[in-house]
Amino acid sequence: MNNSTALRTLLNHEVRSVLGLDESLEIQWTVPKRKDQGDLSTNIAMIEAKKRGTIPRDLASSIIESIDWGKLNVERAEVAGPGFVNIWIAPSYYHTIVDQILSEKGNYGQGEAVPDQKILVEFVSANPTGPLNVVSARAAAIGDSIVRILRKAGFEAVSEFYVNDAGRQVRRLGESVLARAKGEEVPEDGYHGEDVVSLAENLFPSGLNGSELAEVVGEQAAHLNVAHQKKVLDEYGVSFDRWFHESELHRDDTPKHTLEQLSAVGAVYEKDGATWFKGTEYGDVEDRVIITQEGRPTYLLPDIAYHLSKAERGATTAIDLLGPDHHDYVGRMHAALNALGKENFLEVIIVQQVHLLEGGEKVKMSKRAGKLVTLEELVEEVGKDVARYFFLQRRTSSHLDFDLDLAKEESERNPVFYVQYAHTRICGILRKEDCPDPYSADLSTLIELEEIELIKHLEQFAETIQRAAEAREPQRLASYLHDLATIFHKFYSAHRVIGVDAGLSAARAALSEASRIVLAEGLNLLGVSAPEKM
RNA sequence: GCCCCCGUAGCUCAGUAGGAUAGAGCAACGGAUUCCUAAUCCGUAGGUCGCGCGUUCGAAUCGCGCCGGGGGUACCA
Repeated sequence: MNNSTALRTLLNHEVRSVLGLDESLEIQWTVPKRKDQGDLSTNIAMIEAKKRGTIPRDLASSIIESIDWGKLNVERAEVAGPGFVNIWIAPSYYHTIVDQILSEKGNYGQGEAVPDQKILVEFVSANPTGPLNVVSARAAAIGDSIVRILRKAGFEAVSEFYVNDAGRQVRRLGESVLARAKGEEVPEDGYHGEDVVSLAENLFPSGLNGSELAEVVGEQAAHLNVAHQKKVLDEYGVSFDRWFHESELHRDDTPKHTLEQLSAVGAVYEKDGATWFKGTEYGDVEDRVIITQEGRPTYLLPDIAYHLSKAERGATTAIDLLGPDHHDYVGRMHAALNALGKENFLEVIIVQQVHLLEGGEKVKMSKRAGKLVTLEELVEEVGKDVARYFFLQRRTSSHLDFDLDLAKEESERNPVFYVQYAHTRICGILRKEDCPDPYSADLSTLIELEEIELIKHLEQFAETIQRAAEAREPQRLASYLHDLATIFHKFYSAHRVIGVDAGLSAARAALSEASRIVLAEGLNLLGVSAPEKM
């Protein structure tokens, strides 16, 4: 248990005994926005007063009068506003936070292991028919960061990329490649990108012999595409625990078993020569075809099979990050899982669109014409750190304007550098010859406003991780780190670490080192580097 | 038509387990560096949190109804 949690446990114990509450009732302690509202505040008196029909401020007063605050490290407690209980905590408590960070280092903020659960996060899962686009880039940054944050929060989490290597699009890819190899027009419903030209060149360096089959060529091309996607993602700092191929399902006839399971619960019927899933009985807006008139399964059936396989492989929760063009998919997959008794198994996060801006104008992209900005190009243009940070600053569900000009600018205008610079700055201090050893400092001299403010923010790290993990929202961590950088920069401007009294100097070096540890770990959770020099 | 997302400062957006006087970056203006990297800091200015009603001691946050913008609505994946 960390010191922050320990303090709250003690506070809660006292408050519960005063109010006669049992242990199951949550008591909220929040850090007020304003300094004159104390270091921590609780609204428990307002909530309990309502239940009891008493006056909130009176109840708050009785809480304050009944607790021996001194033994809790609380210097002052008062009633405020409509009935808040605000408390001021002694600096000595904050010093223990710095101690804790220095002893735990990168492990600081690690949540306790959550038992009996495993979260499988599936993201990107782009078709093997071409390069990764900017929405995939966004999904990759977010998905990878969610996995890292979940693990930090104590959850067991694994990442997975689903490769649709068995659908008709692979054949279409093969046809497109063959057309390019022959120097013919690519079919209307084929793939028109430049990448298909190089696929043709790679697969047929000395031309065609006329016996090539579109299916086979498609498989070969898809294989090359997947290998390339993997390489690009790797350079982007995103690796998957597993690349799950749709063909694996077909090899084991899994979709057939899934159909039998659906039949067994009475969720399918025949109509117009096709087999339908009764989505409407399980929450979807319409029924869906799962076997076509030609007897071919639609994508839905293997997808259901794939989601069942996630559960069979031990996942207790599946999180899917889907692109904006797939959101009508959500209802049918939930319905299918409901039908099979897997309610609440799947969580879907829609990764919204990305608009690239250059010179204030939207960069025109067209999939049909093969004019796409790829993940690879984006990383070449702006670098991995900038790309990932830009994606992680914003809510996943918001449309994102990605300002390429700002992203390319290596200046103070670029927010990524602001956070990285705080880390670099600390490294600069700690690297100095006359910098004292941060690990043997007496911290009791840390009493300045900017010092305590900094520690208070460091204290919030674990809670930020928990919230970001539970909400699946990495942007909360990005915001936190930006604030931490600001607070550190303020501390730096107000006080000197080196060149003051030796004891104080060591204490400030310790505080700087603690800040560095949290910045480095936080950036790591975003997949952004924490440079020692810039 | 139906479904999903968004609407907060001039621009891009945070803020959503309901909390007290709504924040940041950029853009504008004015300051700070004999000293640990000024990729920084301080200050000024900038708001009917799309609109209305409701729930609540308390709403940017929850509910309902509108308005505006974007996306999706295949026996493709």
